[in-house]
Amino acid sequence: MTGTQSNSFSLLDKRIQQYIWSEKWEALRDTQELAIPAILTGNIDTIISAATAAGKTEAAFLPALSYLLSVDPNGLIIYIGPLKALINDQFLRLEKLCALLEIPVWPWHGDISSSIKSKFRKNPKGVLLITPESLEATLFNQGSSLNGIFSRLLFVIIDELHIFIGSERGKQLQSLLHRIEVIRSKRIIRIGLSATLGDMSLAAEFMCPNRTDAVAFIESKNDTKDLLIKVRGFEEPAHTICKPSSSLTNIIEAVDIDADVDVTSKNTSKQPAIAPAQIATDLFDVMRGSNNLIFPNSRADVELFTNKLQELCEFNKVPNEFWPHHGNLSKELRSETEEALKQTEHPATAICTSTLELGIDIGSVKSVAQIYPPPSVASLKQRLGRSGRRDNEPEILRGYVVEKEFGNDNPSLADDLRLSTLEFTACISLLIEKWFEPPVLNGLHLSTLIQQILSAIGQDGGIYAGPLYQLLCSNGAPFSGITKCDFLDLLSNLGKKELLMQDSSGLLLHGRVGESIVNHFSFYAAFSSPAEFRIVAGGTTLGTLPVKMMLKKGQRILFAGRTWSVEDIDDDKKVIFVQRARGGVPPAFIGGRGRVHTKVRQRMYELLLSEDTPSYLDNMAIKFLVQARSFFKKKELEGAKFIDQGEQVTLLTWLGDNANEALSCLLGFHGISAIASGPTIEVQKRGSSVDSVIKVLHVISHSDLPNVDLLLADASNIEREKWDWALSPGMLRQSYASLYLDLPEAIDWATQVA
DNA sequence: GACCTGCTGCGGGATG
Repeated sequence: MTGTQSNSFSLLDKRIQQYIWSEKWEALRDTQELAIPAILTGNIDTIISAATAAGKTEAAFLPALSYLLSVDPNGLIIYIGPLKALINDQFLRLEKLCALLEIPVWPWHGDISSSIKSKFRKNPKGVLLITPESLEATLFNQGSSLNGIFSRLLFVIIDELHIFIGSERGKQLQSLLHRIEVIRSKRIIRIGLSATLGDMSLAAEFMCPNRTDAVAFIESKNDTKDLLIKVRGFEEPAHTICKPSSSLTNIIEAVDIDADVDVTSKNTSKQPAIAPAQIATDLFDVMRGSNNLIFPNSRADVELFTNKLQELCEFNKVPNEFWPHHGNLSKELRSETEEALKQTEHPATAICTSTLELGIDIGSVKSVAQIYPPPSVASLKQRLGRSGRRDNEPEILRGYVVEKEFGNDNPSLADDLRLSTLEFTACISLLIEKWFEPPVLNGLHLSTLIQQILSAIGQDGGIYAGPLYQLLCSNGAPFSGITKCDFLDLLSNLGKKELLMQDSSGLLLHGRVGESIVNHFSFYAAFSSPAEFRIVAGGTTLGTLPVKMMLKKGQRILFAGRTWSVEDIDDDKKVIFVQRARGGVPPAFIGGRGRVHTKVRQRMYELLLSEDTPSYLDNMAIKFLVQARSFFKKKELEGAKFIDQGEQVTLLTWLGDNANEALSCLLGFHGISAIASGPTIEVQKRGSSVDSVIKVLHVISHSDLPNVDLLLADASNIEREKWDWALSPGMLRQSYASLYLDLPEAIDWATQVA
């Protein structure tokens, strides 16, 4: 490469240019060309978006390091990554270049020894690679020396920006960045790296609230890949237990366990589902011989399919090629699977949850299987991005849907309308159009506000209410929607819960409960994890299991793809002792589905109206689609808003879960008992008629919006985030509503109908 | 309500 071919190249520090020559790069990537001049100005926030990891990190670091060398060789760049594994990867990538430039690189997360951390604190310069949680710990514990640590901070680089948008952890990150700027009394330039973002302005709003107009957007133009799709349908006989709608039944039946037989077959009228076995057989045939990822949607199903696929290998006397990967498996078992994927001598396929959806390097993957509809279009896109990573290789998606055979028993509307097939097809058609769910930016995340209050008190050794409000809730601060009145209400509630106390001058300090919370390292994470049992076999920990159901000695469970029998349970130490056994049921993970977006539901409806048959459906899947359409036609459901079913009325809204839940709340507020159910709302008539429901919808569409306190007055079980338990009932309702209720969409529907 | 992510600094004692 020469300077004449690339203007951007010549702008870089000479030593970095030499490094690029010595690495024999043929050319800078398009994102790098564009990012270099923007970042080198040293005063523009930048978002770099490209599909794969190809060169995004370099697009940020080459100019950032050049800038550092020219402006302040003792300056500091902070890189924030969501995963420890990612920080380790980036450390290896940066080490060589930075050694050449004589710039130190500091990896910093929970597994890094404290001697490295204290060395950095003594000489805070170079590149710091850190997690949000470790950054939180630094702010909390190093209050008096923070000015020194951040005094020469030049850039903050945020990797996998899209992972943070719209979550508790993202709110925490915004707050940390804001607190650092307050310490420095100056703007810190932010650089975000991300997979393709649907709406760049939302990402900018997240990364730089209140100063979005100055953000430079850099999007790769080389992101298009060929996409091959096949969706296979499987029909579950009427007399068997059908996934996924009956997963809860499975779990409840799995509780009674003294018998030796597989408990799911104890019920004489129901046989275990046969579709999973058929799907496993198909996967065994098409996946063997190459590297692939298989995504069922739950940890229980990861165990189920791993078990079936490993049995098939055994039965056919071939070496095992199938490995499980999910968040409850121990680090050792997970890295075993990761190693199997990375090595190139033997083919390997992982059956996994979203653990392998994130950006850890697992080598190249030929195809991705999705069993049952994906949780969202965004997650389907992310999963698919793991295949075809080499140039000229297509992305390959193999989908599997299961529908119940029409039998004698009363089928539900969901069965008749073949909702699984419709939802999966809708997701694929939106994926092809490059649409995916936008992140929700308006969540209040008041749970995280509590954490940040406790952390700010720790940082300063106590703080008065006024400056605290100024820090966290004023204009441009991360919780700027909170009024002074709400804030005081929150503080007084935190006092009642003994999270806070005030000294005689009014200074806010940690209360008795607050003290014990902040003194445990679990304080630093903004999100919570459920209590879990360790599973131990012969002295080796296999992993952890969130046990919410009763467990008994002698029970069989599936874990890490194998069957175990429970030998002993230590409730105090939270340990389950097991040994190998044969036959078993999936572990009792409780689960439903994620939340479906309105756009997906409307595409499902459009699919019912259309007569096109997508070419990627196999004959069985086409049969499901034809059945759904003929039922839709026979029942004259086009344009229908209500189905009168005797005791209840079904409202056919075809809206997303947030809108349906909001409409249910509104109906409840007006005295009508309603519950959101998939694309519909079930209304109990209780003697009234469809007309009276329409009247209420009319009232809803013509009234002012009732406040959230009244709407959620009867709602229980709405605590979702880590410190939600410490919110007053009113603030808890506000926080919940901001995340899970779409009132405008609900009212819009009521207006159309009434 | 799918799934996932993450987590201190110190002081004492042993060792080189």
